[in-house]
Amino acid sequence: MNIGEAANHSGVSAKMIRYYEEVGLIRHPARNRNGYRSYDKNNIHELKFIRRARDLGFTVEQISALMHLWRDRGRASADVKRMALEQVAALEAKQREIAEMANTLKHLAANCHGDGRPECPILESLAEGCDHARPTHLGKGFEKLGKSRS
Amino acid sequence: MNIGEAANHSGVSAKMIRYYEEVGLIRHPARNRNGYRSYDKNNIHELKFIRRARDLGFTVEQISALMHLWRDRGRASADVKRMALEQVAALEAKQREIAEMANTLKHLAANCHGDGRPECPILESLAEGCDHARPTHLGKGFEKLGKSRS
DNA sequence: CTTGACCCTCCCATGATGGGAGGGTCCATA
DNA sequence: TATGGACCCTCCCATCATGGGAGGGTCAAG
Repeated sequence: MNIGEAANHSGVSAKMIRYYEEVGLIRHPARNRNGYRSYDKNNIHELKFIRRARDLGFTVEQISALMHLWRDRGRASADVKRMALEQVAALEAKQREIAEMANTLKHLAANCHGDGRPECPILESLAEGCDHARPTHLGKGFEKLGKSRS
Repeated sequence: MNIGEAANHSGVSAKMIRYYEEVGLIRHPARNRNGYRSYDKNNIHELKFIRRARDLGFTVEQISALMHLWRDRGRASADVKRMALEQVAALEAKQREIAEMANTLKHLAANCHGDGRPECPILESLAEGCDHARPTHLGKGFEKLGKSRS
Protein backbone atom coordinates (compact mmCIF):
# COMPACT_ATOMS: atom_id res chain seq x y z
CA MET A 1 0.00 0.00 0.00
CA ASN A 2 1.40 3.38 -1.01
CA ILE A 3 1.49 6.32 1.33
CA GLY A 4 -1.63 7.96 -0.10
CA GLU A 5 -3.75 4.92 0.50
CA ALA A 6 -2.24 4.51 3.96
CA ALA A 7 -3.18 8.12 4.66
CA ASN A 8 -6.76 7.51 3.54
CA HIS A 9 -7.12 4.40 5.63
CA SER A 10 -5.52 5.78 8.76
CA GLY A 11 -6.74 9.35 8.79
CA VAL A 12 -3.15 10.58 9.02
CA SER A 13 -1.96 12.77 6.15
CA ALA A 14 0.91 11.60 3.96
CA LYS A 15 2.90 14.60 5.15
CA MET A 16 2.46 13.56 8.74
CA ILE A 17 3.24 9.93 8.07
CA ARG A 18 6.60 11.00 6.66
CA TYR A 19 7.07 13.32 9.63
CA TYR A 20 6.33 10.59 12.18
CA GLU A 21 8.86 8.43 10.40
CA GLU A 22 11.45 11.21 10.44
CA VAL A 23 11.12 11.86 14.16
CA GLY A 24 11.23 8.17 14.97
CA LEU A 25 7.65 7.66 16.08
CA ILE A 26 7.21 4.93 13.48
CA ARG A 27 9.86 2.74 11.91
CA HIS A 28 11.06 3.16 8.37
CA PRO A 29 8.59 1.25 6.21
CA ALA A 30 9.54 -1.10 3.42
CA ARG A 31 10.19 0.47 0.06
CA ASN A 32 9.09 -0.72 -3.34
CA ARG A 33 11.62 -1.02 -6.13
CA ASN A 34 10.63 2.46 -7.27
CA GLY A 35 11.46 3.90 -3.88
CA TYR A 36 7.86 4.36 -2.77
CA ARG A 37 7.06 3.67 0.86
CA SER A 38 4.99 0.53 1.29
CA TYR A 39 2.61 -0.01 4.20
CA ASP A 40 0.81 -3.11 5.43
CA LYS A 41 -2.09 -3.66 7.80
CA ASN A 42 0.12 -3.47 10.84
CA ASN A 43 1.41 -0.08 9.80
CA ILE A 44 -2.12 1.16 9.28
CA HIS A 45 -3.06 -0.13 12.69
CA GLU A 46 -0.18 1.79 14.21
CA LEU A 47 -1.10 4.95 12.35
CA LYS A 48 -4.67 4.72 13.57
CA PHE A 49 -3.34 4.33 17.10
CA ILE A 50 -1.31 7.48 16.65
CA ARG A 51 -4.25 9.32 15.20
CA ARG A 52 -6.50 8.47 18.12
CA ALA A 53 -3.85 9.37 20.64
CA ARG A 54 -3.38 12.73 18.95
CA ASP A 55 -7.12 13.24 19.09
CA LEU A 56 -6.84 12.85 22.84
CA GLY A 57 -4.24 15.58 22.98
CA PHE A 58 -1.12 13.50 23.54
CA THR A 59 2.10 14.88 22.11
CA VAL A 60 4.28 12.87 19.78
CA GLU A 61 6.64 12.18 22.65
CA GLN A 62 3.85 10.87 24.83
CA ILE A 63 2.54 8.77 21.99
CA SER A 64 5.97 7.28 21.62
CA ALA A 65 5.81 6.18 25.24
CA LEU A 66 2.29 4.86 24.78
CA MET A 67 3.35 2.84 21.77
CA HIS A 68 6.19 1.29 23.69
CA LEU A 69 3.72 0.23 26.36
CA TRP A 70 1.35 -0.98 23.67
CA ARG A 71 4.01 -3.21 22.18
CA ASP A 72 5.23 -4.41 25.56
CA ARG A 73 3.12 -7.41 26.42
CA GLY A 74 4.47 -7.43 29.95
CA ARG A 75 3.46 -3.82 30.64
CA ALA A 76 1.71 -2.81 33.81
CA SER A 77 -1.62 -1.16 33.09
CA ALA A 78 -0.79 1.18 35.98
CA ASP A 79 1.81 2.85 33.77
CA VAL A 80 -0.74 3.55 31.08
CA LYS A 81 -3.30 4.73 33.56
CA ARG A 82 -0.83 7.12 35.11
CA MET A 83 -0.08 8.68 31.74
CA ALA A 84 -3.77 8.98 31.00
CA LEU A 85 -4.52 10.64 34.31
CA GLU A 86 -1.64 13.04 33.94
CA GLN A 87 -3.01 14.01 30.57
CA VAL A 88 -6.47 14.44 32.06
CA ALA A 89 -4.98 16.75 34.66
CA ALA A 90 -3.16 18.77 32.01
CA LEU A 91 -6.28 19.04 29.89
CA GLU A 92 -8.38 20.12 32.83
CA ALA A 93 -5.83 22.72 33.85
CA LYS A 94 -5.87 24.18 30.39
CA GLN A 95 -9.60 24.06 30.34
CA ARG A 96 -9.80 26.07 33.53
CA GLU A 97 -7.33 28.58 32.22
CA ILE A 98 -9.33 29.11 29.06
CA ALA A 99 -12.57 29.26 30.98
CA GLU A 100 -11.15 32.02 33.08
CA MET A 101 -10.16 34.05 30.07
CA ALA A 102 -13.59 33.55 28.55
CA ASN A 103 -15.30 34.56 31.78
CA THR A 104 -13.28 37.70 32.16
CA LEU A 105 -13.96 38.72 28.62
CA LYS A 106 -17.63 37.88 28.91
CA HIS A 107 -18.01 40.10 31.95
CA LEU A 108 -16.24 42.92 30.20
CA ALA A 109 -18.42 42.54 27.12
CA ALA A 110 -21.55 42.45 29.23
CA ASN A 111 -20.73 45.91 30.51
CA CYS A 112 -20.13 47.32 27.07
CA HIS A 113 -23.04 49.07 25.41
CA GLY A 114 -21.93 47.90 22.01
CA ASP A 115 -23.42 50.82 20.18
CA GLY A 116 -22.04 53.65 18.07
CA ARG A 117 -20.52 55.51 20.98
CA PRO A 118 -16.81 55.21 21.74
CA GLU A 119 -17.08 54.56 25.48
CA CYS A 120 -16.00 51.00 26.03
CA PRO A 121 -15.18 49.26 29.31
CA ILE A 122 -13.37 46.54 27.41
CA LEU A 123 -10.75 48.90 26.07
CA GLU A 124 -10.67 50.74 29.36
CA SER A 125 -9.90 47.55 31.18
CA LEU A 126 -7.14 46.65 28.75
CA ALA A 127 -5.73 50.13 29.05
CA GLU A 128 -5.99 50.59 32.79
CA GLY A 129 -5.81 47.07 34.02
CA CYS A 130 -8.73 46.50 36.31
CA ASP A 131 -8.58 43.29 38.31
CA HIS A 132 -10.72 41.46 35.85
CA ALA A 133 -8.15 41.82 33.15
CA ARG A 134 -5.45 40.20 35.22
CA PRO A 135 -5.03 36.47 35.03
CA THR A 136 -4.73 34.65 38.29
CA HIS A 137 -1.60 32.91 37.11
CA LEU A 138 -2.95 29.57 38.18
CA GLY A 139 -2.77 28.03 34.79
CA LYS A 140 -0.20 27.92 32.10
CA GLY A 141 0.14 26.42 28.70
CA PHE A 142 -1.94 28.53 26.43
CA GLU A 143 -0.62 29.17 22.97
CA LYS A 144 -3.23 30.25 20.54
CA LEU A 145 -6.61 29.59 19.08
CA GLY A 146 -7.89 29.09 15.64
CA LYS A 147 -5.57 26.60 14.02
CA SER A 148 -6.14 22.91 14.04
CA ARG A 149 -5.48 19.58 12.58
CA SER A 150 -8.00 18.19 10.20
CA MET B 1 13.86 54.25 29.84
CA ASN B 2 15.86 51.33 28.41
CA ILE B 3 14.24 48.14 27.23
CA GLY B 4 14.98 46.19 30.40
CA GLU B 5 13.25 48.69 32.58
CA ALA B 6 10.35 48.85 30.13
CA ALA B 7 10.11 45.08 30.35
CA ASN B 8 10.00 45.21 34.13
CA HIS B 9 7.35 47.87 34.20
CA SER B 10 5.15 46.37 31.54
CA GLY B 11 5.43 42.67 32.22
CA VAL B 12 6.49 42.07 28.62
CA SER B 13 9.94 40.55 28.14
CA ALA B 14 12.61 42.51 26.27
CA LYS B 15 12.64 39.78 23.66
CA MET B 16 8.94 40.19 23.07
CA ILE B 17 9.11 43.97 23.00
CA ARG B 18 11.60 43.72 20.14
CA TYR B 19 9.41 41.12 18.47
CA TYR B 20 6.30 43.28 18.71
CA GLU B 21 8.29 46.09 17.16
CA GLU B 22 9.52 43.84 14.37
CA VAL B 23 6.06 42.62 13.42
CA GLY B 24 4.64 46.13 13.52
CA LEU B 25 2.46 45.84 16.61
CA ILE B 26 4.25 48.79 18.18
CA ARG B 27 6.09 51.60 16.45
CA HIS B 28 9.85 51.91 16.40
CA PRO B 29 10.79 53.65 19.62
CA ALA B 30 13.23 56.52 19.92
CA ARG B 31 16.88 55.57 20.15
CA ASN B 32 19.52 57.03 22.40
CA ARG B 33 22.82 58.16 20.98
CA ASN B 34 24.24 54.77 21.84
CA GLY B 35 21.58 53.02 19.79
CA TYR B 36 19.58 51.78 22.78
CA ARG B 37 15.81 51.79 22.47
CA SER B 38 14.21 54.43 24.66
CA TYR B 39 10.69 54.11 26.05
CA ASP B 40 8.43 56.63 27.74
CA LYS B 41 5.27 56.32 29.79
CA ASN B 42 3.08 56.08 26.72
CA ASN B 43 5.07 53.15 25.43
CA ILE B 44 4.76 51.40 28.75
CA HIS B 45 1.05 52.01 28.72
CA GLU B 46 0.83 50.43 25.30
CA LEU B 47 2.90 47.45 26.35
CA LYS B 48 0.68 46.87 29.34
CA PHE B 49 -2.32 46.98 27.03
CA ILE B 50 -0.71 44.33 24.87
CA ARG B 51 0.15 42.22 27.84
CA ARG B 52 -3.40 42.24 29.15
CA ALA B 53 -4.84 41.47 25.75
CA ARG B 54 -2.47 38.50 25.40
CA ASP B 55 -3.59 37.32 28.83
CA LEU B 56 -7.10 37.22 27.42
CA GLY B 57 -5.95 35.02 24.58
CA PHE B 58 -5.99 37.53 21.75
CA THR B 59 -3.45 36.97 19.00
CA VAL B 60 -1.01 39.66 17.95
CA GLU B 61 -3.14 40.34 14.91
CA GLN B 62 -6.25 40.81 16.99
CA ILE B 63 -4.38 43.01 19.40
CA SER B 64 -3.32 45.14 16.48
CA ALA B 65 -6.97 45.69 15.62
CA LEU B 66 -7.81 46.39 19.26
CA MET B 67 -5.06 48.96 19.46
CA HIS B 68 -6.35 50.71 16.39
CA LEU B 69 -9.75 50.93 18.00
CA TRP B 70 -8.17 52.07 21.23
CA ARG B 71 -6.40 54.92 19.50
CA ASP B 72 -9.45 55.83 17.42
CA ARG B 73 -11.44 58.25 19.51
CA GLY B 74 -14.35 58.00 17.12
CA ARG B 75 -14.60 54.22 17.41
CA ALA B 76 -17.90 52.48 17.95
CA SER B 77 -17.87 50.36 21.07
CA ALA B 78 -19.89 47.82 19.08
CA ASP B 79 -16.75 46.97 17.11
CA VAL B 80 -14.83 46.22 20.26
CA LYS B 81 -17.69 44.24 21.73
CA ARG B 82 -17.97 42.15 18.59
CA MET B 83 -14.28 41.25 18.77
CA ALA B 84 -14.61 40.39 22.43
CA LEU B 85 -17.61 38.17 21.86
CA GLU B 86 -15.96 36.42 18.97
CA GLN B 87 -13.02 35.70 21.20
CA VAL B 88 -15.35 34.43 23.90
CA ALA B 89 -16.91 32.09 21.38
CA ALA B 90 -13.50 30.85 20.24
CA LEU B 91 -12.37 30.30 23.81
CA GLU B 92 -15.52 28.44 24.69
CA ALA B 93 -15.25 26.26 21.62
CA LYS B 94 -11.73 25.32 22.55
CA GLN B 95 -12.80 24.74 26.09
CA ARG B 96 -15.48 22.30 24.96
CA GLU B 97 -13.04 20.51 22.74
CA ILE B 98 -10.56 20.06 25.55
CA ALA B 99 -13.29 19.04 27.94
CA GLU B 100 -14.33 16.34 25.55
CA MET B 101 -10.83 14.96 25.30
CA ALA B 102 -10.49 15.01 29.07
CA ASN B 103 -13.83 13.27 29.50
CA THR B 104 -13.02 10.55 27.05
CA LEU B 105 -9.72 9.89 28.68
CA LYS B 106 -11.21 9.97 32.15
CA HIS B 107 -13.75 7.34 31.21
CA LEU B 108 -11.07 5.17 29.72
CA ALA B 109 -8.89 5.54 32.79
CA ALA B 110 -11.80 4.74 35.07
CA ASN B 111 -12.13 1.36 33.39
CA CYS B 112 -8.46 0.58 33.72
CA HIS B 113 -7.42 -1.48 36.72
CA GLY B 114 -4.15 0.32 36.93
CA ASP B 115 -2.29 -2.55 38.50
CA GLY B 116 0.60 -4.74 37.47
CA ARG B 117 -1.35 -6.66 34.86
CA PRO B 118 -1.05 -5.75 31.18
CA GLU B 119 -4.76 -5.69 30.35
CA CYS B 120 -5.61 -2.08 29.66
CA PRO B 121 -8.77 -0.66 28.10
CA ILE B 122 -6.97 2.60 27.38
CA LEU B 123 -4.52 0.96 25.03
CA GLU B 124 -7.26 -1.23 23.64
CA SER B 125 -9.32 1.78 22.80
CA LEU B 126 -6.40 3.51 21.12
CA ALA B 127 -5.65 0.35 19.19
CA GLU B 128 -9.15 -0.63 18.23
CA GLY B 129 -10.91 2.68 18.15
CA CYS B 130 -14.02 2.34 20.21
CA ASP B 131 -16.45 5.23 19.90
CA HIS B 132 -15.09 6.93 22.96
CA ALA B 133 -11.75 7.40 21.35
CA ARG B 134 -13.19 9.22 18.37
CA PRO B 135 -13.56 12.96 18.56
CA THR B 136 -16.86 14.36 17.49
CA HIS B 137 -15.14 16.84 15.22
CA LEU B 138 -17.18 19.67 16.62
CA GLY B 139 -14.22 21.66 17.76
CA LYS B 140 -10.95 22.58 16.23
CA GLY B 141 -7.96 24.62 17.20
CA PHE B 142 -6.02 22.47 19.58
CA GLU B 143 -2.27 22.61 19.38
CA LYS B 144 -0.57 21.35 22.46
CA LEU B 145 -0.32 21.53 26.18
CA GLY B 146 2.43 22.27 28.55
CA LYS B 147 4.18 25.33 27.22
CA SER B 148 3.30 28.79 28.23
CA ARG B 149 4.22 32.38 28.57
CA SER B 150 5.36 33.58 31.92
C1' DC C 1 3.16 7.99 -26.13
C1' DT C 2 0.81 11.21 -23.50
C1' DT C 3 -1.59 12.65 -19.47
C1' DG C 4 -2.75 12.84 -14.91
C1' DA C 5 -2.30 10.95 -10.51
C1' DC C 6 0.86 9.46 -7.66
C1' DC C 7 5.42 9.51 -5.15
C1' DC C 8 10.13 11.24 -3.83
C1' DT C 9 13.27 14.76 -1.26
C1' DC C 10 14.17 19.41 0.28
C1' DC C 11 13.07 23.82 1.81
C1' DC C 12 10.04 27.19 3.91
C1' DA C 13 6.18 29.10 6.82
C1' DT C 14 3.28 29.18 10.79
C1' DG C 15 2.95 31.82 16.15
C1' DA C 16 4.75 33.40 20.23
C1' DT C 17 8.47 32.69 22.78
C1' DG C 18 13.08 31.72 24.55
C1' DG C 19 18.22 30.78 24.12
C1' DG C 20 22.53 32.12 22.89
C1' DA C 21 26.66 33.97 20.30
C1' DG C 22 29.48 37.84 19.32
C1' DG C 23 30.13 42.34 20.18
C1' DG C 24 29.27 47.29 21.91
C1' DT C 25 28.07 50.67 26.03
C1' DC C 26 27.85 52.53 30.51
C1' DC C 27 28.62 53.15 35.31
C1' DA C 28 30.52 52.29 39.74
C1' DT C 29 34.22 50.85 42.27
C1' DA C 30 39.05 49.48 43.07
C1' DT D 1 42.25 55.17 34.91
C1' DA D 2 41.23 50.52 34.47
C1' DT D 3 38.17 46.91 34.94
C1' DG D 4 34.18 44.14 35.72
C1' DG D 5 29.51 43.42 35.54
C1' DA D 6 25.12 44.70 33.99
C1' DC D 7 23.11 46.32 30.33
C1' DC D 8 22.08 46.69 25.20
C1' DC D 9 22.52 45.61 20.13
C1' DT D 10 21.72 42.35 15.95
C1' DC D 11 21.40 37.88 14.01
C1' DC D 12 20.50 33.07 14.06
C1' DC D 13 18.31 28.94 15.83
C1' DA D 14 14.80 25.96 18.25
C1' DT D 15 10.26 24.86 19.59
C1' DC D 16 5.71 21.72 17.91
C1' DA D 17 2.70 19.71 14.56
C1' DT D 18 1.27 20.82 10.34
C1' DG D 19 0.82 22.35 5.57
C1' DG D 20 2.53 24.34 1.04
C1' DG D 21 5.22 24.05 -2.79
C1' DA D 22 9.16 23.36 -6.09
C1' DG D 23 11.58 20.25 -8.97
C1' DG D 24 11.72 15.88 -10.50
C1' DG D 25 10.74 10.66 -10.93
C1' DT D 26 7.09 6.66 -11.65
C1' DC D 27 3.14 4.37 -13.13
C1' DA D 28 -1.13 3.09 -15.30
C1' DA D 29 -4.95 4.06 -18.31
C1' DG D 30 -6.32 5.85 -22.57
